[in-house]
Amino acid sequence: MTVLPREFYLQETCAVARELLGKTLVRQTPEGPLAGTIVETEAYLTGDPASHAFRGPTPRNSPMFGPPGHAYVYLSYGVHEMLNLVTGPVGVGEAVLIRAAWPTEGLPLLRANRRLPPDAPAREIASGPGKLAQAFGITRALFNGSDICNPSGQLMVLDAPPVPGEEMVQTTRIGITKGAESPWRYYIKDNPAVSRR
DNA sequence: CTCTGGATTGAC
DNA sequence: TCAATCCAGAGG
Repeated sequence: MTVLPREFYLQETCAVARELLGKTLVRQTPEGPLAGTIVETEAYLTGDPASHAFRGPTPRNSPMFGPPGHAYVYLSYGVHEMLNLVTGPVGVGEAVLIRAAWPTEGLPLLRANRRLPPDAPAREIASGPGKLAQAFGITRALFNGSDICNPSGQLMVLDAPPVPGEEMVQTTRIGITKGAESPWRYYIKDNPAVSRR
């Protein structure tokens, strides 16, 4: 499998969010590889009041305005790290939040990172953005602003066959107050790792 | 400088 | 239903 090229992230942000479904998130760690199938995403667009980039560039959101194919990682509620993939050309502040993944490789280490028991079901490992970042060991210190198109890097997304349209669902985003009506959340129908509340 | 409010989660 | 726990960003 090949690493998704930078051009992939230059498509319209909603298209990127949709097409990321089914692709493979890979984290190389000193203890071995971690991987999972992306099953849930959200798009954050220009002019979107829910986006960190809504009021223009700031120190925190600067990766969103940088080149596509880089990570934007931030701390939510003072507790959880969130992984976004930057889309669009330099100067455009858009990104896709990776909300959930179905673990496929390195399950013992993923569980250990999450402090789950060794027999915890796979669906509990990365069924939410904070859980996903914790499971994959993704932190601001390690990955904010880092290039995710480098095949020899520690974080990347591998190409995979597209998910059939009838297996995709598009709905409103989760956990936001502003821009709550916009249907920019995408997930794979019936996948147990999709977040819920 | 102070203050407010989250793109969440897990415990109560 | 609520606290945990941090800090960006707005307003003075």
